[in-house]
Amino acid sequence: MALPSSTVENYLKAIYQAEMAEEDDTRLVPMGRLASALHVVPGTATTMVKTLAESGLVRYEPYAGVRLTAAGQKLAALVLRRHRLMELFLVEVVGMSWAEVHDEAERLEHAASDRLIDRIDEMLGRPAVDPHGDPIPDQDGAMEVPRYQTLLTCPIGAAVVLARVTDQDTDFLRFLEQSRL
Amino acid sequence: MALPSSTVENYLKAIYQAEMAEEDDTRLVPMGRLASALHVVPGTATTMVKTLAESGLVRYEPYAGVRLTAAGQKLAALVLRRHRLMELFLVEVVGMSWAEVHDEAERLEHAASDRLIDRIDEMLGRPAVDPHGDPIPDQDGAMEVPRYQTLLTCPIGAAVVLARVTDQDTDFLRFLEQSRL
DNA sequence: ATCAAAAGTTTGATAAGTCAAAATGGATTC
DNA sequence: GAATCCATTTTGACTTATCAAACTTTTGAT
Repeated sequence: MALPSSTVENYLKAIYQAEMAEEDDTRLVPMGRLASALHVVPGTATTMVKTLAESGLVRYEPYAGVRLTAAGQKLAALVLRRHRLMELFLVEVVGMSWAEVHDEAERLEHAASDRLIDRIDEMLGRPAVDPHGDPIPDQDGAMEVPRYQTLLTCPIGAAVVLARVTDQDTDFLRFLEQSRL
Repeated sequence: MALPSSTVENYLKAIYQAEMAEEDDTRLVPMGRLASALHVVPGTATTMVKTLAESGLVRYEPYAGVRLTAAGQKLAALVLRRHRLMELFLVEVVGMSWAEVHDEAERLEHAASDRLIDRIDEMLGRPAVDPHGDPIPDQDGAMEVPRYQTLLTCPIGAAVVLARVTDQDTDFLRFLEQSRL
C-alpha cells in the first residue's frame, strides 16, 4: 500500500470526526453526512468509500453507512494529529490568528513530513490539546478524549470556562475572537 | 484563470531554473532537459508545455524548446520565492538541517498561502538570500541576481568564501554539512 | 400495507496527469 | 546527398477523482 493521497486522508479524517461527533459508538456514518462534510455529491462519496473498503481502511455497508477499521482509525488519527499540531504551531510560533489557521492547516497537513511534524511537536512541548481545545493524538494514533459539557447544557448566566470550540466555521471563530472568548 | 495546480507550478519553476542555469539568455529550454528535471517522460513534457502555451505562460516552439513569457516568469518567481523562504524558515526557525529542507519545501511551497509566506518573510526579516545563497524574489517576482565565481574558476588552495551552493542533491548537501563548509 | 419522499447507488462522462511505444523531424557523418 | 541517430511529438491507454442524472432501496406517513 502506497501512501494515501490527500483525498484518502480527507475521507478518513471526515469519517473519524463524524464518528467522534456521535454519542452512539455503534452507529455508522451515513453517506450523506460524509458527502456534505467533504463537499462532494453523494455518488462520489459512495464510489470512494467502496475503494477505501477494498483497501481495508473502512467497513462499508450499502445503504447503511461506513465506519473506520482499526487501520483506518490509526491513519485518520495521524492526519488529525498533523492538522492540530500544525494549527497550534501556526498560532504559537508563526503568530497567526486562531481564526485563520484552520484552512491553512487543512492544506499543510498533507504536505508536512513526519520529520517536520515531530520537530513541531517538540518545539511546542508535546502538547495534549490544540488551540480549539481538541485533543491531539500521539504518534501511534492514540487519543485521550476528555469530557466537557456543552454550552447548551449550562444554566443561563452561569460562569463557564470555555475549554473547547467544536465549530470550524471561520466567521464564527472570528466572532469569538472579537468577543474575547 | 484559476490558480495554477502544483504540477503547473513545478513546470514553471523548472523552466525558470533551466533558463537561469544558461549563460545565453536567448536559448530555449529543450524538452529533454525539462522532462528529466521533472522526472517525466519527454512526451508528457511536450503535452504539458502545449497547454501552458495555451494559457500564455510559456512560448513553445516545436522541436526547439520552451521559454517563459513575462506572466510565466512572474508566477515561477513567486513559486521560487515560496520555496526559498520556506527553506530558510525551516532552517532558522524550525531548526531542521540544511540538507533536509529542500524536499520538505518542495511540497510545502504548493500548500502555503500568501498570508503564511508573508508572515514567514516578516519573521525572517525580509531576507534577500536563502540558506543555499540563492536570491529570493520579492512579492512582485523581481529578483536581484548577484554574481559569484564558481569553485572551478578559483585557484587551487586559494581561500574562498562559499556563498552559494547550486547542487540540490541531498547526499551532496549532507557531505558539505559533515565537512563543515 | 401501500406508496411517496428521502437517501443511497449506478452509470456514463469529464478533466488532469501520466506512460509506453510508434511515428516523425532534424542534425551528423560519411 | 543519403543514411543514420537522437530528440521530439503523437497516439492510445490508464488512473484518480469528480459530477449529473437515472435508478434503486429504505423509511415514514397515512
